[in-house]
Amino acid sequence: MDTKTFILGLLMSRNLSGYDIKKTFTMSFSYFSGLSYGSIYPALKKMESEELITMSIKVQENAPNKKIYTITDKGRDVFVESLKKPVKEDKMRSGFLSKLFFFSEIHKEERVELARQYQNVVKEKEENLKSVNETARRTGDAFQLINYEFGLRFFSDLSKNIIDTIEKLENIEE
Amino acid sequence: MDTKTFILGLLMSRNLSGYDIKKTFTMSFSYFSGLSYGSIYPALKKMESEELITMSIKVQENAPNKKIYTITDKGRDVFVESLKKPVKEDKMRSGFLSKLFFFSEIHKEERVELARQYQNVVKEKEENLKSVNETARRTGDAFQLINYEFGLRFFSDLSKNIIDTIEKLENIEE
DNA sequence: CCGGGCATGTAATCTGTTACATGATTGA
DNA sequence: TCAATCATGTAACAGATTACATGCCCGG
Repeated sequence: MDTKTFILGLLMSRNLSGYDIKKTFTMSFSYFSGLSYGSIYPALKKMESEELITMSIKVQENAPNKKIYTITDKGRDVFVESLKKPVKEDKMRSGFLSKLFFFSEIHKEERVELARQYQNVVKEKEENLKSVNETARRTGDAFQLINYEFGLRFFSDLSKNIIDTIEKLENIEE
Repeated sequence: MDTKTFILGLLMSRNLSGYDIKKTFTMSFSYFSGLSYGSIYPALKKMESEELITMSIKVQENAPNKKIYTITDKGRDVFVESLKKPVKEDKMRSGFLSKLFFFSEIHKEERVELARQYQNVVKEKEENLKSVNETARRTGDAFQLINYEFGLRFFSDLSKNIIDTIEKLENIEE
């Protein structure tokens, strides 16, 4: 799903600023997507010019003013239509698997060390998902819950896969 | 792992042309990485100018001549050093999970349909891995075998996760 | 007083894909 | 004859990241 569609999706249920959108990305779906300000703000501007969203300024006293974006009827139509379109292939690039492929070039300790490090990276992501979404779980709808459970299981499976991989790496002598 | 490092890795054990490299990418690790000619050829040129690889022309009679690239000692050093560096986070963007998050916006049949379609996409990738690597399995070393087994299990786990997700989607009424 | 969070935004850069151009050979 | 495979390459474009710029408020 592209940036614009994703943002429209978020605006379907709530009015948000660019800053809010970034926070949502970081908190709720950093495990299957992600965006930076450098792509969010320009996207919002473009979508406004395309009349998919409208902007209004929320004056704040103890913080800078916010630009709150609201989805238009046209925007809703565009979003629902793109949601119905066939899913695109998952794009994944695994740094660890790329390295593993060439593990014959380094020593055993280094191989095991890299695998353990990967294990920790995954564990951190998993724990991040667990902690952050415990709240989002209560606020999200049925599908967001399914999404969350998909993520939990995904990481659980991945962790087991890594554990077995580490074991195999430990059983291969130099 | 970036393009240049990946290509260097391939050249560690064999001398290859840009065309060969593309084929290797398509056949052996399309499931965790991938590259197109538009990035391979420029990378080779740049690496040659950086003295990481050298080029020689292989004259062929029944096919166009090939530019065969060979890794230099400097290239080997650079590759091994980057292999030892910490693994980077997996970058994954799941089109399906992005959609699932917003499934409240579409009808039940459409939701199930999209999930089934995702299931097929994954199944195709899995079968591609199974068929293609049955040969690469015999030719690859111990680590490439581990890599392969990691991939098989990854897809097997993912498929089960999808099956359960579909079941959940079927049990949610409009 | 300083660091961090709030809040918006741009410019440079990077990385990669797609589409195109070229042209020979081979098999159906 | 027509499509596919071999083989190299470029230009245009797309999509995103990073670093920077700005500036106020709040808590320690």
